Amino acid sequence: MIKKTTSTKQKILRLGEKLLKEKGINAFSYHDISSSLGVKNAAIHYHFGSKEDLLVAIIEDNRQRFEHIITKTAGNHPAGVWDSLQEFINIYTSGIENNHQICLFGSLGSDFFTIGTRGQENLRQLSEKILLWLSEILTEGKKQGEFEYKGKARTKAIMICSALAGGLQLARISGKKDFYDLVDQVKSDLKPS
Amino acid sequence: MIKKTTSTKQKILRLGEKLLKEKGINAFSYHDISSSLGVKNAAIHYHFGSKEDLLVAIIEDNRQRFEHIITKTAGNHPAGVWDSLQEFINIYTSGIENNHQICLFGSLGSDFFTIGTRGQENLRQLSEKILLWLSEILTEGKKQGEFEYKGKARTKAIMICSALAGGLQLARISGKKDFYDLVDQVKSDLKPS
DNA sequence: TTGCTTACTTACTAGTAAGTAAGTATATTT
DNA sequence: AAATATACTTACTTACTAGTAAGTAAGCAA
Repeated sequence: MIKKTTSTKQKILRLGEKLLKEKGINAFSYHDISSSLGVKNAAIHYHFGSKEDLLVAIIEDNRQRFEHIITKTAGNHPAGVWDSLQEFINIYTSGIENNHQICLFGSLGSDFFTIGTRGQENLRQLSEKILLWLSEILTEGKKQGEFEYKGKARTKAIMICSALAGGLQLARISGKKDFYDLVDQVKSDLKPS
Repeated sequence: MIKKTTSTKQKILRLGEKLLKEKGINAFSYHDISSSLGVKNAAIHYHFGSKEDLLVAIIEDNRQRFEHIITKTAGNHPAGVWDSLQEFINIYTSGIENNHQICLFGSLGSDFFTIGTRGQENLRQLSEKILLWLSEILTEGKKQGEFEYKGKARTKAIMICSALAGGLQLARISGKKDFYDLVDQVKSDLKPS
């Protein structure tokens, strides 16, 4: 136990991410963060020079957590492609259970042309990383006879990512149940017949 | 030829929709519209009392265009389930080719908790209408042996809608090609083996 | 103990947001 | 010809936006 208190910087980062995934980058303000944390606007600027700096830090934070999942599943990955897929899906289901939060791609995909080039570039890199990882799992799963699907692994990966991202958004409109049905369908579509 | 000039109201509506699908409801302002059309902010308020009024009108306009597609395909629908599906997909592909516009559900799903209750309710009604129509086509296509899929028609409809909505957003990040691959995959997944 | 760094606050700026009240030119109705 | 309605503009308000400059208290380092 090195640290028991969360630093203000960490709190800003966490709250920023929460607001990003709940309301979108253009619908929350520095004031929303500062008033909620009991600090002043300038404190945010001290840690994150601009809103884009905060955004880039949030994306980077997500990237690190994704990297952690990769590492965690990397060892047993040839033996547990279903587990790896489930770990990935859990990112989305934990979002919906946490105040209907959508994923980074859903949130920033919508606002893509309103964020700066650094945010866009970081997001692009993260998307490639995720798509590559998912493709590898799909390829591996097919080889093992655990997964069955038509077409290229990358295309199937895009399909799954898009369905999950879009599903979270649709679920806000039409209800959570639709999202859970979608997840079941995604998995069932992968099962060998 | 009854009308040859587009009214200011129509122009506001069209531009509002364009901005909504390009930047999101919270990233465009009345000034963006008024300056582009060469009118004043108050002219927008004259036609649409509030931003939510404008949003509701945009949703309503989309609903009418969807209704038109339904009517158009209704006649030959038992005979052309693939055509009906393609008409639906065309809504999305025309969006991506028109300045990377995303769909209404993608845009407003992200910003759902920042729009008023009237916008939310109208969107909900439209989503149910679309999901129902798509479910019917999927059921009909399966009966005819034109489509093959696992699970319930509604779940498959949710899957397709989510994949297309999310796909448009992902395509902004990772490129158009990914979206066209996705569309091919959606269609290929429906083909009987 | 002097000096430097960290983590802020106070007080402010310039710009932008949606929205409104009152006025006006033009067209339509009575 | 007078009254009314339509489609705006002018001029403004209130509230909020990200961002900054300057100051400060506490802790650590030489």
